[in-house]
Amino acid sequence: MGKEIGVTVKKSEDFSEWYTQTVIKSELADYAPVKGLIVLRPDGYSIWESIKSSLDKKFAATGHRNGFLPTLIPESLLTKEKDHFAGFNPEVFWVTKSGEGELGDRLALRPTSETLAYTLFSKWIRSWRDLPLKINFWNTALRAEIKATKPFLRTSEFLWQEGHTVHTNSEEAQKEVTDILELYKKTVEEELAIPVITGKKSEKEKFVGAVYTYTMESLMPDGKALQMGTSHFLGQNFSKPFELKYADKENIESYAWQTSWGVSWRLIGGMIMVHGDDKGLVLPPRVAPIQVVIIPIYYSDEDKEQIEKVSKEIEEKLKNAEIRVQVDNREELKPGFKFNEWEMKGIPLRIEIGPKDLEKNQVTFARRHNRQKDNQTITGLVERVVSELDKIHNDMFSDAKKILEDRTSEVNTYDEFKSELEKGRLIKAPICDNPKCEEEIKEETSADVRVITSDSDDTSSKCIKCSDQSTSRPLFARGY
RNA sequence: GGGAGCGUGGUCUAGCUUGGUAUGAUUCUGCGUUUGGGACGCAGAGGUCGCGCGUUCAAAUCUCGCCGCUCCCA
Repeated sequence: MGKEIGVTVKKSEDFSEWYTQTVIKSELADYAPVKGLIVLRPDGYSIWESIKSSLDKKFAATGHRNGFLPTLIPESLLTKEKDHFAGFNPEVFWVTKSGEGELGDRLALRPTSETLAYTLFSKWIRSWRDLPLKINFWNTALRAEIKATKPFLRTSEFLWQEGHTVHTNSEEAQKEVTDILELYKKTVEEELAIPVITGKKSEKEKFVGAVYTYTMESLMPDGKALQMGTSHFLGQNFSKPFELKYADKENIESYAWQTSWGVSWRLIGGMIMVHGDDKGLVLPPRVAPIQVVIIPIYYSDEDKEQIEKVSKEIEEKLKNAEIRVQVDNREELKPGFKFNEWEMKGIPLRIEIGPKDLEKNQVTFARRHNRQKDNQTITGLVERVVSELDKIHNDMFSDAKKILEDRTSEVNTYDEFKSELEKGRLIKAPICDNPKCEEEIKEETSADVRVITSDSDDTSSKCIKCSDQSTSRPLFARGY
């Protein structure tokens, strides 16, 4: 019976089922009554808040400020930039009525805010002194997902942030694009312990309306790549249709240069997939809603009193050190049940305190990520918890990084490419600049160019598809 | 549901009755002078007059239709 409470499938055997069970049973999220929508429960939202707060600090430090935009966008605005609209149109939700009355202009539920934000920006910007303008919005976006939906990875409404900046010149805007990408990479690696590969998207995969798109990608255990964040150079593609002009020092009106960028709660999905195991979630310590759980173990009332007292003391000390800690003193449950439950919920560090421990003035540490247990003296415990949590983070990151590196292949022929792809690997392969080759590869193998890294120039090989001279050696994979 | 009013540079506006190169202020850019509680001078930039059809040699101005916004009454 106990087995049914936890995750009932192995991560390596039925990854998709494992993922869904882990999300739902660990109580991060639940399905909403509408298809394709999910509800974030407190543990899930807490992780999002950690990510948000880490990003907010970095955004503020680099001169960005937060604002808020409404959810409804008039059709006339959404259609102003043609490529952009054509790209999003298939998945836009439309509001056509208020009560029983028909609306004059249909209103879109924001699939993304470029068109609305830039209409406002053009009002706010008059002169070069108003630039750069750097604004970020924390909100949700709505995109009707036709394909199979999956919590955090593909849902019709998702939490995200979208940053939008306006600059007087192209160089400054392009620097913003790469600065933000670095900021994202740092956040994902340092908070979520997920290693990522950064670089450009191909012409085919870039953001609709952008000049180019930078991305950070990671490889998931099922061999699919996950796009974890994007940063777009918009050039003047939006400033022209939206009349986003400013008077320069010579009083000449010029179109501004723009960027936009975003990460979503997809990051949580990536975190679950990369770190989780057969027992469920494994949370990176810096975003874990509870970092340390204390389990008192006792048989007699005498022990109980003593152990609860010590547990409480340790909890207090850890709290004072700003560690998110909780004593699980539920009396109706045995320790073994609690171990399993907290393991499924992915709490990074468990401290067990029993009578045998107390005799030796020690406690037991049980680490979630590698299941290792050892004894620690109570003296100096706080310091050791702090450094242990750091060590867990570092271990999780380096383990994940090693896996990512081990699962990257380099090939030179299409046959090798296909066989490596079946093994679920990230593949570096030469390709020419004819977009048809990329398209045909995608049609035949459903793998696409995930990221073109900065060291990917290669003009001395043959394209795996057409055998013409290659132009680069990007990373391919099937994607989410 | 009924009624009234208004759409003119980024903003506020004049012009419409009586059709003829769109007014002023502010904002914005540059230079100079100023600088301890919202400065000043000079030079410059900025407008498909909400949209469309019509009348006319000519439409911001006249006719009609549409769109948007505001207010009042229920």
